[in-house]
Amino acid sequence: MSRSERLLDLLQLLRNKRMPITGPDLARELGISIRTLYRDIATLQAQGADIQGEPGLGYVLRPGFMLPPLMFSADEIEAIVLGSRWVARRSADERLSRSAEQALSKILAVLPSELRESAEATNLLVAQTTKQAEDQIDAGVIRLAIRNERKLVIQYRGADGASSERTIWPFMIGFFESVRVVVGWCELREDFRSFRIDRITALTPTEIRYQKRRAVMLKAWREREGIASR
Amino acid sequence: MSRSERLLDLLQLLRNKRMPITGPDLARELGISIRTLYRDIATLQAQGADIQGEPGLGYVLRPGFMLPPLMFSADEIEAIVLGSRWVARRSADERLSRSAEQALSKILAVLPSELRESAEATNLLVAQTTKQAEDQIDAGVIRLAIRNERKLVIQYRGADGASSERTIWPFMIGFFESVRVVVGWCELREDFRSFRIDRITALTPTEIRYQKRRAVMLKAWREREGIASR
DNA sequence: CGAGGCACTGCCGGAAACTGACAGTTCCCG
DNA sequence: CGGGAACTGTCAGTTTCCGGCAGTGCCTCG
Repeated sequence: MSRSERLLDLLQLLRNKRMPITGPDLARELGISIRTLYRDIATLQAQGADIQGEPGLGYVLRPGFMLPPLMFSADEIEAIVLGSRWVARRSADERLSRSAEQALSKILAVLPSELRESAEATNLLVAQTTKQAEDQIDAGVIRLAIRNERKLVIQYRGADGASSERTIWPFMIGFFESVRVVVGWCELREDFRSFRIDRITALTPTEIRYQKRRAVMLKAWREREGIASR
Repeated sequence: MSRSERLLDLLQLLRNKRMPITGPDLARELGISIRTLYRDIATLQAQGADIQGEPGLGYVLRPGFMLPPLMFSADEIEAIVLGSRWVARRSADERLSRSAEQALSKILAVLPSELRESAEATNLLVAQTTKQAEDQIDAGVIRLAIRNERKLVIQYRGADGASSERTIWPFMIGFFESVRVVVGWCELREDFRSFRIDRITALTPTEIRYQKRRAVMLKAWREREGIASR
């Protein structure tokens, strides 16, 4: 096995563990000596991986992912840049918007000048979404709950103005027309429901993990709604 | 210089040349032997680079670009995926739409399963754009003209229904509300003009390069319109 | 048509890098 | 305070890399 492949394997190992994992353990799994492991970790850190080691504990990889070298055509790059621009500007989720900008600048930074110009020529004139309803809650909290498969308690104001409290199992955030909605299982109705994010007036994250896997719920929901998987 | 850096340098060299460049020349520029150059090219090809060599001529890199290993946070990945989904589904430009899908599948292919699920959880429910006016021309032609800084002759139907022929210097494609427009210098009006792509009834690309640099026109237009550079 | 240039491959010896083992230091935890 | 773990330096042994050489097939140009 070549060195570069081994480095990717090391990343994979670190990513799959939430708890810190010790150097000797990693070395054993990879079939290399401890000394070499330390060198490999140093190499990864030099390449930008955010690996932290603490004596007595082990190594942890801060959330993130390293994309291996990828080949894109000019059109593909332009599509990615255009999409990221749209997210950066259009998304009302402040965190997601900032992430899009960061991703964009990382990509632009490594683009040759010729392609960078080309990418900048496909710009966005998206209307500044003034008419878009302001969210009263932090959509990032919802995204976090989805990622960790946690239940969520929300205050929701229906179309008729009546307010209700619901516990939902969120598994997806989507855009419908220009309104963002969170889709989840509603414990009150015992059915799938969509909630417009701009109508959620309060939000309480919980530590309660919901029972089904997110992917399973997504699949069931898609089948019921008759939505193609892409 | 490490081997991986050298491989990137090699790509850079190939990208900047339009004409085929011979192996000995490349080897000299990189400061390596011919034998090693052949090995490096074989490595790049194995990694997916579309390099073609012909005896008597030299090497050419088919249009494309290799992104070096990049570190993205989970949020950044999600932003990119979301944006690409939007382009794939929303864009009326068939070529761009397909490129977005291809880029998406390339990215998803290398994502660890955990992140892939997470990325799929942020889906798009974009309305299927039924009301979006059908373009009568191939927007890809416009994009190509922009990339190559070529003049374009268009038949344009104004809001009043009157048709006119214009020669424009296109430098940007944008989205305004949900209508795509091409922005360029209009030779007829001697001023910047925006043209809704769904109102362009005919399109003739030319080989005539327009005089100003695209970036310069973009800058001038932005200043006049008072649009921030992002 | 022949000569020369070039892409491409296999082989080999020397150079460079990688690897593992050992020793030693610092820090955290029980 | 002892043990475990993160680190660093050093040094042989091994692997990989690199340049040179020889050879084949293709193309272009004179």
